[in-house]
Amino acid sequence: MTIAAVSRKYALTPDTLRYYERIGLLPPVARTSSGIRDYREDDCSWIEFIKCMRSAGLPIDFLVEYVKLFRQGDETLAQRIRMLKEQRDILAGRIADMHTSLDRLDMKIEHYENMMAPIEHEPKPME
Amino acid sequence: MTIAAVSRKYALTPDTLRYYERIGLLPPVARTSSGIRDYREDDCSWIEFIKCMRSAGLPIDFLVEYVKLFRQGDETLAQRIRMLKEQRDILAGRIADMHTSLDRLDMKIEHYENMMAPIEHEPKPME
DNA sequence: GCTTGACTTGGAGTACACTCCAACGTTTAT
DNA sequence: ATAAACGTTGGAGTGTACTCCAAGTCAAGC
Repeated sequence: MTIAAVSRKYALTPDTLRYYERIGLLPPVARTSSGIRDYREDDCSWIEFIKCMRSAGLPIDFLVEYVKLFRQGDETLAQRIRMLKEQRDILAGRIADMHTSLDRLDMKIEHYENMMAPIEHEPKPME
Repeated sequence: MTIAAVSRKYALTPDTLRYYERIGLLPPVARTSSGIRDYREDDCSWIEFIKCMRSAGLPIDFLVEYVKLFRQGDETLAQRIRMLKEQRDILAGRIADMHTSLDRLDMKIEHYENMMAPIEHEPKPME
């Protein structure tokens, strides 16, 4: 799979894909004999995982470290679990905070709509 | 209330408070005769609201526009409601996405813990 | 065999959101 | 009344995460 194809598939620019690989956010991708990246299944799985985690706001440092440990093999498993759990809790906390903000936004909207009501009051049909 | 007091109260640096005011994320704050900011109740409400919305990831542009419209008075109410609803939906979507990521993280953790289990298996007392 | 278009690299540039600083004025405690 | 602490401004600097670019390589179609 060429970089262009992967780019389309995951809506990440080729520049971003190369950038991610450069900083170690993705493991090095296999190359053709002439040096062109040839993305495999595994690479795609990583990209999807990384994209998902990045969109959730997990820090790049963490993910770089995670990728590094993963590539070191099974003896890093316990450490990776600890790291994942830590990030899981942080993420859960952020979701909770965002929910608080959402509720507040909803309250504000409701409040404003009540203010509007007397003006744009269109009597609804009884049924 | 001085800028230092507000800074402590909301855990925003004085620099950030001045920056927010400069870009219009906060309405201009009243000053003493010698030009020193004197934050009032209203200012604090704004700061708290803005802090909450920023922490939820609402864009600064949006909030600047919102503050601007608010200061223009009631004739902008309908527009503000539309804007709030739009942001509400975007936020709800982001929360949903983050929940997907959270679930995925949980699955990964569970999967890894199952891999660990045979190794660190400590037989639990029957009760 | 030559153009066209996709790929490569290293490095520079950009956008966002602060964050820091110098140079100066004001307030407060001794 | 003077030092220390806090406030002001405009502007420069920082960190993050890309994003763009020049200069060059490579493969495919005509």
